[in-house]
Formats: sequence, structure tokens, C-alpha cells
Amino acid sequence: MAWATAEALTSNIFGSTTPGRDEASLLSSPLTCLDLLTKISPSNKPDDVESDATIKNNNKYVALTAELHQMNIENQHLRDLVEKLRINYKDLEKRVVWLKQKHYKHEKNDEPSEERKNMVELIECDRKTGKIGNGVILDRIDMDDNEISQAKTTTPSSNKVPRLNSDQASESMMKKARVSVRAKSEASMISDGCQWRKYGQKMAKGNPHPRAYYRCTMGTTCPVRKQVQRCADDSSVLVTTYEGQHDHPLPPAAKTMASTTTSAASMLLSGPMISADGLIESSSLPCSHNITLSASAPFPTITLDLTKTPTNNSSHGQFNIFQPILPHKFMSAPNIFGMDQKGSFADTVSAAATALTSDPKFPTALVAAITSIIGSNSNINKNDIANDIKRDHQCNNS
DNA sequence: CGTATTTGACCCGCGC
DNA sequence: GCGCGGGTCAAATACG
Repeated sequence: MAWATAEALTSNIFGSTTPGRDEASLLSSPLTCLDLLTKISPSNKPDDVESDATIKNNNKYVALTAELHQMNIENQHLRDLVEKLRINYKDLEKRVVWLKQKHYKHEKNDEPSEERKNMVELIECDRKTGKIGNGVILDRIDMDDNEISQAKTTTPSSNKVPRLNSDQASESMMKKARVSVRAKSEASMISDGCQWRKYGQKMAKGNPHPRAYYRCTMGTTCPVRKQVQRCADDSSVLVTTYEGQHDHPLPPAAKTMASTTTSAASMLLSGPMISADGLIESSSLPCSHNITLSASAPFPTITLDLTKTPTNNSSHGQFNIFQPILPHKFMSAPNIFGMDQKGSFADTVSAAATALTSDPKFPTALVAAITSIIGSNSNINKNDIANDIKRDHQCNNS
């Protein structure tokens, strides 16, 4: 009974993806709070046992309905945050491209590095396709064709080093990059809104649990695959690793998850600084408590850990990305991401991403990422970048 | 009977 | 070259 209640509430928080009687219709149904309240008035006879039971049930129902209403409001608030994140993300992406170009203009009298030549090609290609990086459509990029052609003139075509076409390189890297999600679940697979077909299962070394291989079946040629395996240390933790990009339209429930994993992969490939020994340094990233990067695996992998219990320890140098928006009782509820859960896992990841960008440390991390891309010899005043980003972040969050 | 899952075989990259 | 481990294939099997 208690578990059923928690499930209903979490379903409300994370959004219902299954048809049925949702909370909105519940609240607007003839069985409203007012009707129930009239039934539990003192005019009922105390000897009527059936009436007592009804009163108890009604009290419980009223309490649940009130809580549902509160959750509904909170749910709406979360959706607003998600929308704000989308807008922020687009704006920041445009700004990164603009900063790259601005930096190039500063440097164009010097011999451009290989990385910067590729960057210019990428920008030009993205302008033609209307895409940038991982497929996010840009509304507008503040750069004219003259600037691009000017930049290209400093890029000798007789480069001896064979290079991939920017699209090919991007696609190849995005396919190799992996996004791993750790979540507590009793189910064999988390619900992410996509349709998967199992094509293999193997025992991996060092783990008593089998690893299952799935491929996306929503598109006939969709290259997306995922691996599902229980954690060797904690069998209640399900580790799902995504690889590749969908080449077909996604249902709403799957869109957020797909964009989040793609963005995470993009961040992994472009943002962090790689040290001399080949390890990715994630110290500049926010929420390193919940996000870990690994370059030691055959493919670079970013792990989003949803199993950590939220604790408000930001004053000690750590903080939790879920703390600002998700009540503790929902994050600690078992089986919250399971197949039997009505709520969408995609909404959870989206909420996590929202919390990430809402966090006051996000601008700092973004500055670190951008400056790492631009390079340490930049003539651009990094303080100007930091101030611009922080100002925008404050405006968007206000 | 069509579709999904299971499972052993096979391929390939990597380290020794 | 060989063995090992990860990943994929495809025939067999299960299921609705």
C-alpha cells in the first residue's frame, strides 16, 4: 500500500508516459476534494461501521489528492526548468562557436594550429548543414561568410596529415564515445523510451552478472546500441551504457534521454582536458561526485551516477546535482528507474541536466571547458569570457 | 506463424 | 603466433 503510494507519487513527479487516468484528470474528476470533504462531515452516524470505513478511506484519499496536487505543481516547475535548460543550452552553444571564431580572428595572423584549422572547417560545415556538433540545430550563428573564408585562407589545403572530413570525424567520435548511466533498479532494463532488441549476452570478466547487448529497433538502420549489466559490487545497481546516435525521430519520452547522452558525449569529447598520460582530468567539471570520466577504456566513457544519496555538502567542496530539485524521498526510493515505473527515466536525466546548469558552479566549469578548448595561449581575456557566461547564467536563472 | 530471445560460435583487437 | 576478452552473428528456441 505504502509502496503503491510512493509509486504513484514518483510517477507524478517524473511524468506519466503511459495512457491511463493521470493526475490531472484525477483532480478534475467528479470525485473532487470538495465532494469528499462533505462526506466526512460530523453529520455521519458514529454507529455506522461502513460509514467509518468510508471516512477513513476518504481521509486518506483527501490527503493523497492534496499531496498529488502539490506534486503536480512541483512537476510543472520541473518542466519549466527543463525548458529553461533547453534555451540556455542553445544560447551557450552559440556563444561557444562565437568565441571560437572571435579567438580565431585574434590569431589569424599567426600560423593556425591543426586543431584550430579543424575547428574552422567544422564551423563552416555546421553552418551549411544547420547543425553543430551533436546535431543540435542552431537558430543563428553570429559569423559571416567572409570571416569563414578569411579563416580558411590561412588553412593550407596541402596539409600532409590525412584528416577526416569534419562530419566524418564528428560522427566517428560520437559513435565511439559512450555514456554510462548507473541507477538502482530491480528490473532487467531501465525504461528510456526507446525500443530495444537483445542480440547478445556475455559473461564479462570480473563480474558475476551477465552483460546484455541491445540495439535500437525504432529505426531499421539505427546504429545506437546499449549494454546493460549489473554492478559487480552492488547487484542492485544497473549500469546502462549507450553508444551512437539515433538516425530516426524519437518519441517524446526518448528525446530527452537521447539528447542528454549525446550532449554528455559531446562534453566528454570536447570539454575536459587530457593530461599527458592520457587520462581525462575531470576536476574542472561540476558534480564530479556524480559524473565520472574515463579514458582508460577502449572508448571514452562518461558515467552519470544516479545511485548516490543526495547530501547537501556543498559547503565542503562537494555538491549533488539532484539536491536543488528532487526531494530526497524520491531519489532514495528503490526501483525508481525500473521498467515497472510509470515515470520516464528520460525525465530524470533531464532533471539532472537541468540541475547541472542551474548550479552556481556550472558557469565556472563551462569557462574551464571553453578555455581548455581555446588553449592557454589565447589573447582573449578569459575573465571577459567568465564574466559574460556568469552574467548570462544569472539572467537565465533569475 | 511471426517475432523476440537465447546461446554457442565466430571475429577482431590487444597484450605477451 | 597465441591466448584472452569483448563484441557480434545467426541458428535454435520460446512465446504470444
